[in-house]
Order: sequence, then C-alpha cells, then structure tokens
Amino acid sequence: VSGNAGRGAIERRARPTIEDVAAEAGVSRGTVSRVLNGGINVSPAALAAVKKAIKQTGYVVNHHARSLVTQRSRSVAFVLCEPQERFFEDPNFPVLLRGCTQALAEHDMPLLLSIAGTEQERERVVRFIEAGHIDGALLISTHAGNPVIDRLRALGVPTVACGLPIGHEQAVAYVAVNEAEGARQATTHLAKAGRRRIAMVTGPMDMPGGRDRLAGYRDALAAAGLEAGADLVEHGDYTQASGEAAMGRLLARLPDLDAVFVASDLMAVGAIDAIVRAGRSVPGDVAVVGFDDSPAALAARPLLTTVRQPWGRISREMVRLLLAEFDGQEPAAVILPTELVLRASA
Amino acid sequence: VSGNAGRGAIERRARPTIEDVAAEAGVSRGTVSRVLNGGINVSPAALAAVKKAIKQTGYVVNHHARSLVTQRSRSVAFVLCEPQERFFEDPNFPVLLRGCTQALAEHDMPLLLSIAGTEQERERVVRFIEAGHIDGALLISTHAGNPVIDRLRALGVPTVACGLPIGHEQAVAYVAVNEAEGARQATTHLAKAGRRRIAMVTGPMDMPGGRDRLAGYRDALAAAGLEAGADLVEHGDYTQASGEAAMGRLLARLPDLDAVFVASDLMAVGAIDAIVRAGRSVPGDVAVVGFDDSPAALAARPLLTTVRQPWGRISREMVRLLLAEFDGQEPAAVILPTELVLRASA
DNA sequence: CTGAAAGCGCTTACAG
DNA sequence: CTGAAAGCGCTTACAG
Repeated sequence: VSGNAGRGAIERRARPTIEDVAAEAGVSRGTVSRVLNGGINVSPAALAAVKKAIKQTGYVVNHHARSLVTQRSRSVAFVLCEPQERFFEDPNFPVLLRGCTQALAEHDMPLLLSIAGTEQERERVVRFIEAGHIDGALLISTHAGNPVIDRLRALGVPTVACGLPIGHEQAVAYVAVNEAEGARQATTHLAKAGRRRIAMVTGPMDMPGGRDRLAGYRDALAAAGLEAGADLVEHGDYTQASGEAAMGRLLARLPDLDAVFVASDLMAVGAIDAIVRAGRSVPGDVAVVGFDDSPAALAARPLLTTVRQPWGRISREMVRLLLAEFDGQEPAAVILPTELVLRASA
Repeated sequence: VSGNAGRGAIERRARPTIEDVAAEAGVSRGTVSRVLNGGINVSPAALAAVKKAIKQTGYVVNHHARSLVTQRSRSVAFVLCEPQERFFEDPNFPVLLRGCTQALAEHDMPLLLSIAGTEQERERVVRFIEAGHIDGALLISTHAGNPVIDRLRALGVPTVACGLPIGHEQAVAYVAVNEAEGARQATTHLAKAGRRRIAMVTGPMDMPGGRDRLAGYRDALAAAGLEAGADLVEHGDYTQASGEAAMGRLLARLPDLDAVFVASDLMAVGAIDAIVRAGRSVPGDVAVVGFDDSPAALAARPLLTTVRQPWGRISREMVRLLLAEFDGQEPAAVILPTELVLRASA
C-alpha cells in the first residue's frame, strides 16, 4: 500500500544485516557468523540468543558478501550442448532439468541454465564460466568432440557429465546407465515372448547409447540363439522422424519382421507410425520396445513397453558427484541399472 | 598439465583484480572502475590505457564484489508454477525457456530456473527470492489464484508474466498474444474452406487461453453465419489425452462434424488420434486446426495447420519489459499478434 | 568460547 | 578528468 509511490529504479526495503542480529542478540558479529556457519565454537547460550535474534530480525544472509570472501558462489550451471531441435523435441531434457533443479534445491543451490547449442552460445557460456560465476557444471552433451568439455577441464571447473563423456572417461565425472544391459533386457523380453525376427533401430553410432545398446541387443540375440544379420539393423538420430524412416526401411526389407527394439521412446513413436501405416498392428504383428521411459512412452498408442532410465536418481547422483568434487574428491563414475517397464506395445 | 596435482577442495588460479589493472595502466582503481561502468568522465588516454591493461591482465569483473555495493545481482529467475506433468508434457515450455535464456544472455544476464510446482517448492522459491538473490522474475503460471504472484508483489520484486495474469492485470507486467484474434483466424480459415459443422476443443475455462479462444471461435462462427450450438464445444486441459477424449465425445455426438479447432497443438494431436481411430480421415473427413505452433505441430501426422504464437518475440518482450522495470518504469502489457500457419491438416 | 580487526573486490560521492 | 577514501556485508585467523 505504501509501496510503489515515487519509486525510481529498483529499490527494496533495507534488509537486516549480521550487525543487526549481533546487536539484537548482544554478541559480536563474529559469533553470529559462527552460528551461521555451523555453530561450532559457540556456547549454547550464545547459540540460542543468536537464533532468536535471527528469527526476530528476519535476517537472511547476503550471498554476495559471503561469496566475496569465501570465493565460492554456491551455484551450478546446467550446460546444455545440444542443437536447438533436440532440445525442443527430446522429452528427456525437461525430466533431467527438473531432476537436477530439485536435487540442487535440496542443497539450497540455484541452477543456472546455460544453453550452448551454437558456436556463439558456446563462446558466451565459456566466458561466463571463466568469469567465475559458478562453482561447477552439469554437462549435457551428446557430441563426441565437444569443445566445451575441454575448456571446462582447462579451467579446472568441477564438472559432471550425463552419460559417458567419450574421450574423457578418466578425467571427468559422469553418471550413466548400463546401456548394454538395458538393451539386453529389452531384446530378451522380445525373444521370450516368442518373437523370432527381432530388428533394431539404433541411435547415432558416435554416442555411447548408440553403440552400447546395439551391442546389448546383439548379445541377447546370440544368447537366445536367434539370427542377428546386419540387415536387421537400421540407424536413427533419436528424432521421431528418424525412427519412422528407419522403421520404413526395415519393413520394406523384412516382410517377416515380428519385433523391433528401438533405442529411444521418441524414435519408437515414429516406428509405430510407420508400422501402422504399413497396415500392420502393434503389438499383434510387430512388437515394439523403446528406451528411456520418457513422457513419450505414455503418449504413445499403444502405451510403450520400454527400458526405464532412472532420471530422478541420475539427477541426484550427478549433483552428489559434483558436491563431492567441491569437497576435493577425485572425479568418479556412477553406473545405474535400468528396468524393463511392461506396457502394451510388447 | 600442472593442474590437479595435490588439489584439495576447489581452488582456482588467482584472478586479476581491478587493482592489478590499475597498476598495469598506471591509474587509480577509481578510474578503472569508471571505464568498466561506461567510460564516462574518463580521458581518452586513460581509457585506452585501461582497455589495454584489461586485455593484458585478462581481467574480468567479480560480480559478487560488484553486487555487494550496487545491491543488484543482475540475474533473473524463470519461475515455473506448473504441476510436474504439464512441465514435462507441454512442448511450449522448452521453447519459452530457451527464448528467455537467449534474450537474457544478450544482456549478459543468467537465468535461474526455479520450479514451483508443489507447495513445498513454492515455499522454497519464495524464500530464495526473499533472500534477494535475484533482481526480477519471469513468471510462467496458468493458475488463476497462484499465491506466488501475491508474494512477489508484496516483496516489490519486478515481475513479468507470460500470458494475462488473471486478477493482476493492472499490477503486473505481462506479454500475451491476442488470443481471440488467433481463434478467429483459425475458425475463419475453416469456414472459408467450406466446412459447415465446425466444433471446438477448448482449454481450461479459468485461463485466458481457455476463455478468449472460445470467444474468438464464436465470433468467427457468427461472422460466417454458421451454427454455433453449445453441443459443438468440448473442454480439455491442454494435455494430449484430454484432446483425444474431448474429440471422442464430439465425434460420438456429432456424426456430421467436418472440422474442429483445438486450443492447443498437443490436444490437436490427441484429437487426430481419436478421429483416425473412429475411421475418419484428416483433413478429408475432418479438418483440424491447432494453436501454438509448438514442436508438436511438426510431429503430428498430417502436419498440423495451427495458430502461431511468436515465442521468440514473446520471450524477448518479456525480458525487455523486465529490464524496463529495473529502470523504474511502471509495469506495462504487450499484446502480440498471432499468425495462421497453413500445413496439411486443414 | 568470544571479540576486535583485517580483508574479500568492487563503486561512488567527495574534493580537487 | 582523477585519486584517496569510505563502505557494501560477510568470514576468519588472531589473541585472549
């Protein structure tokens, strides 16, 4: 009500400082600071007085002042090194973004979104990080030769990658899923259901999920004693359109195909389109298993049987690894298990 | 190469300060600061010397120190007040998020992602904002009675909403699209193409996009002299599933339906599913127009004719309005035009 | 366990 | 146009 009248540029009401709290509690500002930083070396009486004073004054720490002396910002960048299209289309990104935001929030750390899709954006993001605005980075990148990762390493900025960072496996921390095992689960499920001609649509072969899921599929085929000719495999790039196109080629080439394992849910949605358009039914004529258990799996008709990536846990582990690096621990890798989720498509 | 050996907790190489630049340039630190802040009241000679020194030392300003004295953080929160599901499913969010990130980046301001879907998250986000960590907020909310908006106003934090903030139209800045006009464009197109029984699937009626698109649809029907019975309208909640269900009801009730205007692309995708499953073709039997021109429109089969929301421009205008508020301008509203995008579905 | 004091790296009146 | 100085709000040895 008193509010905006005559306000010029932004100006907020003056916030209480540590000095105000000290006065209220009848102690020095050093003591207040000690309470703020864990309460070590503080008498119970002083502790109580300060806590009460904090409540009364409504004090909240000024992070800029704190960061100025500690040289830490307590903030983390979520660095998305993807071309525009993938960022928009891939349903996994929002899930991962939300997971990381939540996991960070639990430690009262904000997430800065940095989009580094183009060369120009990459440059800006690196400059930003060089400027020391953040303590660490969560790196989402699918490119094998991503320059951002080199720059980050050169700067000594703690970094955790999502998925195996090809070429930096030893040097940068990462959390990934057991790709091959997930593919085995999917393929074995198809084989056990009595499918004999099981094709696959892979992801890009220069990415871990591309290579390793194919390897797992081949393992499972061999274990089941099924044929595994090269003609059973087509490649996609994780987009829905590429899944549709790859499936079209498979269908044209292999009329007796009765199942397909697709390396992402989004591609699987495209594959189902192609199957239905070819006049065949899912799962009646062709059983389909996807990968990710992304929101796309639930939007698919029929509902998609898929290999779940535990996104919530992946996010939390990424954050945990990053915090560990802040504390001086060496970069580590975490490999998480997948789980087959049975729905209607297979 | 010298790098990590023996590194304990995080520690980066010491960065040059303003003092180093001053020494290098042979001026005082006040002069360096003046150069940094626009170069006003600085002689050409001093300006040149300082610029050179900045380059030589590789100096980059310490934002914490600056913020401590200016009391401004130069960072903005993107506050997403949506239930989990919508955040994951709605293809508009990534587009908007990217647009705002880019627009902010052009001003060298980082975007902090704040997710306030649950009550608990809302509480945390408000605390964070109360702590003074950000200068302003971009608010994405579809709820009519959202408490976050009240808190933001009470705190006097400059805020810009995406879409008309019901109940706060006069008090908080916003940028929205001309909803009714967009709906008119869609409906008129259908009428001009010779469709006579044009139904509609709306969004939630407690949201501007729900109400106003319905109004525009009715206007256009009246202008075209077409029937506009209440039985032609069904309501959805912007999810794909709700679009499919609503379309199912429409089809069951109105066998002679030959067109439908759906208030979001995602619901339109669901509607197409329902139409095809009912054994009818798109656009042959039923023409479909969506709303948004989100990535979903391009993933749809057939490609979706839709009403484009200019997301890039919406993002830029939101950021512009926010910066204007930082400079003391009163909250303003920006209404942007829509554009009908003709593709295959109608 | 506690207080007084130095210092983090900046900006900005102030005096000249 | 420029420099000396105060001060933003904190943390952290240091001495007691």
